[in-house]
Amino acid sequence: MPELPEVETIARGVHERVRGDCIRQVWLGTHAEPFKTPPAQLAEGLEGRAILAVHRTGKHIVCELGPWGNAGSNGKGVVRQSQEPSAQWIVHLGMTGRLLVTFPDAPLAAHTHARLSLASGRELRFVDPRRFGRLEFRDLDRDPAFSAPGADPLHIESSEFVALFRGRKLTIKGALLNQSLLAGVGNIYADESLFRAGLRPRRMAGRLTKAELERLRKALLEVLEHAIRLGGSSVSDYVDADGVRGFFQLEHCVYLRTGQPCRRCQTPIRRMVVAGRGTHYCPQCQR
DNA sequence: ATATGGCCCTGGTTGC
DNA sequence: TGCAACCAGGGCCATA
Repeated sequence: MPELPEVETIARGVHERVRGDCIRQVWLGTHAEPFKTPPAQLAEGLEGRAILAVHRTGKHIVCELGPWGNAGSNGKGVVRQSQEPSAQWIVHLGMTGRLLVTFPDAPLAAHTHARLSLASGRELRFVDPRRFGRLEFRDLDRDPAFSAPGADPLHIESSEFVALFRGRKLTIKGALLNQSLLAGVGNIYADESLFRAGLRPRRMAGRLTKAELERLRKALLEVLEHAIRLGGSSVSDYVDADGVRGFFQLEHCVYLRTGQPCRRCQTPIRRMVVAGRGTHYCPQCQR
């Protein structure tokens, strides 16, 4: 499932490949997933826009789009990059979503819901078998720019991190997964950061000491940065914008390692359900 | 206000 | 061996 490191990897890849390109034509399948934006409005909004930049916010990919109508184009669809965005295309990959940069004659994957043909001759494709992904269009003349409700775990400061969990009557695992507290942490990195911090997933968030929370913040930061360096975790069918798998799944200490020996103490990894999610931990290392 | 559980989906796994 | 039932899981929404 794409979480912060996977979404960051995809956003960077898409940014490098399509920045300055222009959206010529939009095709949406019968299952085009509207995330507040109906398909017709989505297609109309995207067509003719320049792609100024692509970046990540939480688990969302945000495409900053230039003014409608090729303004600033040099005729090859290449656009000046200093323009202020006039619109945004927001992509959430859900569980199984992919955002791919391909050539038009590349084989069409099953469950391709959107194809954006670009002025450069390439295509941006949104593929999502399970259809938990969402696409949204925002016209910045009318709509507010997209922002995540939660803090970014890569940049949050120590005191701010500690304050997030104060008085919370839910498990630390549940708190980590709550996107309105921290934006971008999903099941893999919740489990992996709790292992690295030595904390049981069922501990109550509001009862953790300052020192424990500081350990957790550092563990989370380290695990996310490490995963980004390795191109994310490919556990189900995650691939980057070029269709290439990540390598961080090889570094997992607990996630999907039920019954296997802990890398630190050899105790078999256990699985339980916390906050409605499969949760993996070492009964020896995590207290 | 805050926390919990059901729901949406399909593909992979499990069980007979 | 083949098929069907089961289940994962992010975010949204209704409910407590």
